[in-house]
Amino acid sequence: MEEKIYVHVADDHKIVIDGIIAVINTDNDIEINGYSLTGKQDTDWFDNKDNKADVLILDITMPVLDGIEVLKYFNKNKIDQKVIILSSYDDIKIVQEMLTLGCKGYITKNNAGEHIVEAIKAVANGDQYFSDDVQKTLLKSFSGQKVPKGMLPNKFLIETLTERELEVLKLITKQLNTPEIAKTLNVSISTVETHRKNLLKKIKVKNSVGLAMYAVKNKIV
Amino acid sequence: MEEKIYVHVADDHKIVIDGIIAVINTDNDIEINGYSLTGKQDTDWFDNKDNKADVLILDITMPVLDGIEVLKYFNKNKIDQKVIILSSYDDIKIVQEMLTLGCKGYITKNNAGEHIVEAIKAVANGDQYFSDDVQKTLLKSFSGQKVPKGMLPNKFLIETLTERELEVLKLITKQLNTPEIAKTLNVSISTVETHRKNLLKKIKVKNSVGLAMYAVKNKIV
DNA sequence: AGGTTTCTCCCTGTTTACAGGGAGACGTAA
DNA sequence: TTACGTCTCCCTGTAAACAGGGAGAAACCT
Repeated sequence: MEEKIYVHVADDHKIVIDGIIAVINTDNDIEINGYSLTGKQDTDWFDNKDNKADVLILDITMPVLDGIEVLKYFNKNKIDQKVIILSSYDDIKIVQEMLTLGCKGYITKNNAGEHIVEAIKAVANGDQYFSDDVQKTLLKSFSGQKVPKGMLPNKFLIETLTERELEVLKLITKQLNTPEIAKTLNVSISTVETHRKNLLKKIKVKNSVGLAMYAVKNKIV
Repeated sequence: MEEKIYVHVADDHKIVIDGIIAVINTDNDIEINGYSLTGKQDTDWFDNKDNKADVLILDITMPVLDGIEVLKYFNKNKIDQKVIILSSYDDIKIVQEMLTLGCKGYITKNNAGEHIVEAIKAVANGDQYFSDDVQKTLLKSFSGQKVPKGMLPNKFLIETLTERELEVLKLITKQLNTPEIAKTLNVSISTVETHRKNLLKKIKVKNSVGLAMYAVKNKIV
């Protein structure tokens, strides 16, 4: 271990960043070379070609640009950045979405302290790393299913929502009804009803309340 | 400043606790004398008469017993504990509920790092402390209203929900419709519709989605 | 004893949501 | 070119939500 591992941290809560720094400083192989408080700050940081990090610790819930968008940004711009998601949630859908988007590790804030150092080392070394609770969540979702080839399925188990559907979903959570949404998006009521129908099918919920709860759970709002 | 200030921390995310400890350790007047990862752990800790803290840093979102329940526990058992809420949210309703329940300070995780030390010292000294964003939120809610006597109103600005209304609200968030709720509660559809109507009025939202969002925001579900 | 709250139930309506189907226009990837 | 996905719009219905009102029974506080 002669080479240092450089780590960038993105989390909207400064206190969390302070915690990560405090934990990481106990290890001599790893060094923090900056942090970001929003997803936008983060992508801006990586936009600068002088800035490089072996591993990015990334929170999902952030203002301006959330973790999902940051990963999408990396994919879109063909940036091969190793990312460890640090999240409060080990919801299977979120974990799988993150994996699909190419993150190399996923640890929850609950037991981040103990494992964050080994997670960083594993991912920097080209391996994957998932904290115990996340592993359990993943295994649970696999039980009864055919085991994927490599280690994890490179496919959404949830159907992905289109941009338009996401827009409609967001407006639903704002308590707009179908006519109001139609007016806002400048489309016909029929169109909005179609989107709503497709949302109900994809997300597998009964009604708009289910859609709203899904949106909250998945940090869409 | 000859006397040390002893602080207890309750947050379900160990990494947040690590962060707080890291920040507080920079100050010689304050000392952490323990932490809890759930509300239950926290009340258990204070149940032991050997355990005392000048200030409790309390997260709202915790499993087993959340911050609200912890404050209620203190009130019920006539424990005069100084509490600073450390929350991700500066929603006016939550802030006011916490104040009503007797917390002495409220800071958000966004700018906790810079202000947590002064918050602790202020509260330990018998003062109140609110971070800038929380102050703004409070002021905004007061504008246009008569200014309260002391500094803050000792009354809910939201109408309280009855037990039955809470039950209905919870079932709504579970995506049950009115007939299903009626069956579940063994009352007529008319009754459930009345409850729903009263909920919409009290909470001042347009539809069931609004009710669900309110329930989430206020940790009812 | 009178007032208040809560829970219960009913009435009359209008509006919206939900269910299921089809179908054309466009762009993109195989 | 074909096939697929996305977005758009329409049709026919039924079920549910929303809006506004009244009203009785029981429990509680003063």
